Amino acid sequence: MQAQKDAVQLLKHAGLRVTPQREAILQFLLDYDGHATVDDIYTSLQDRFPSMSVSTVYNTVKQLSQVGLVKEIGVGDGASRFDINVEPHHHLVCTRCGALFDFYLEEPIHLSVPPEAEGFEIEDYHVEVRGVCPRCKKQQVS
Amino acid sequence: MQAQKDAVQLLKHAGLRVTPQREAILQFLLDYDGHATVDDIYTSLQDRFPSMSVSTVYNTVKQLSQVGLVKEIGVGDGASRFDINVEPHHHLVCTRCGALFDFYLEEPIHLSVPPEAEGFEIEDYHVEVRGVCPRCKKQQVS
DNA sequence: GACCTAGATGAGAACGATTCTTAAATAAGA
DNA sequence: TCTTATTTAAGAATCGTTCTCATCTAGGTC
Ligand SMILES: [Mn+2]
Ligand SMILES: [Mn+2]
Ligand SMILES: [Zn+2]
Ligand SMILES: [Zn+2]
Repeated sequence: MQAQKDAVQLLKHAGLRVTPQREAILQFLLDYDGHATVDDIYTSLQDRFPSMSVSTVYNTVKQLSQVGLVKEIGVGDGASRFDINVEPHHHLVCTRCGALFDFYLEEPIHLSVPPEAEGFEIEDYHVEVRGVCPRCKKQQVS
Repeated sequence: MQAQKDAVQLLKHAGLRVTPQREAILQFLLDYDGHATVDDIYTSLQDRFPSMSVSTVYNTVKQLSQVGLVKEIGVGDGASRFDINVEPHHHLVCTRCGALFDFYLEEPIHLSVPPEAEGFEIEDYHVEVRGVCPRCKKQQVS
């Protein structure tokens, strides 16, 4: 009767087969405080799963995305990041080091679809705020 | 005394050397109605510059970005796109076909920087609205 | 518990976008 | 015209991701 989420239960409820690799990947994301890349996941699980293929990590995060257990975040260059926080939220991105911070909009954005896109069906939106994180500001050459 | 912008003048004012390739690339972006990829530029200029290298296109758009003549837009997967519209604006992205539409926010977003990111220096932000464009909606299997 | 099979895994090849390297060419100032 | 710092072209290299396919296994059935 544990309070925290259990990777196995989440997988079962999502209708995904429970494999040791999937359980470990999902558990890693549940425990990880941040926005992990495929490589973060892969290298972190090397000890426990020395033979796990990077393909398996890709396959798994794709499936987890499809069933809504994680959300993929692509911030321009570099690797995709995977967010266990699936509530609608947005990100501050450091243009120096790539660090990502969550933030929530105080009120939803108000936009009007332009005439050329009349009839565009909005699914969701993501605000990417770029700037310099506190850490990088300190290390500035000034 | 032409009213439209002249690629050569823009390059000079930006302090960039004027080469035929740069002029052609910038002019292409000025004329192009949309958000071109490196490949769009490259293939469109093949006739006039059969020997131009794709590296030259990459080099050029990078420099144009650095001096603020174009803006790079990365929408997750696939190739970066280059926008001659450098006014602050945002995009609707079709999740089916990748089409991009400009839009402008009626009022700037209101956000509060979370405590973990205290001191984050905001440079700019970009809203990416995902959904289905009118064209793709019509072609839907329903 | 043994059996079956759709689905998952692992290894590496393949791919597409981008960056890097280097020799040759050239823009632009003197 | 001369000079030199920049730019270009070509291809190799890199990086993230997808694909292929032989092998393995989770989980349902008897
Ligand atoms: Mn997040
Ligand atoms: Mn635009
Ligand atoms: Zn930073
Ligand atoms: Zn579309």
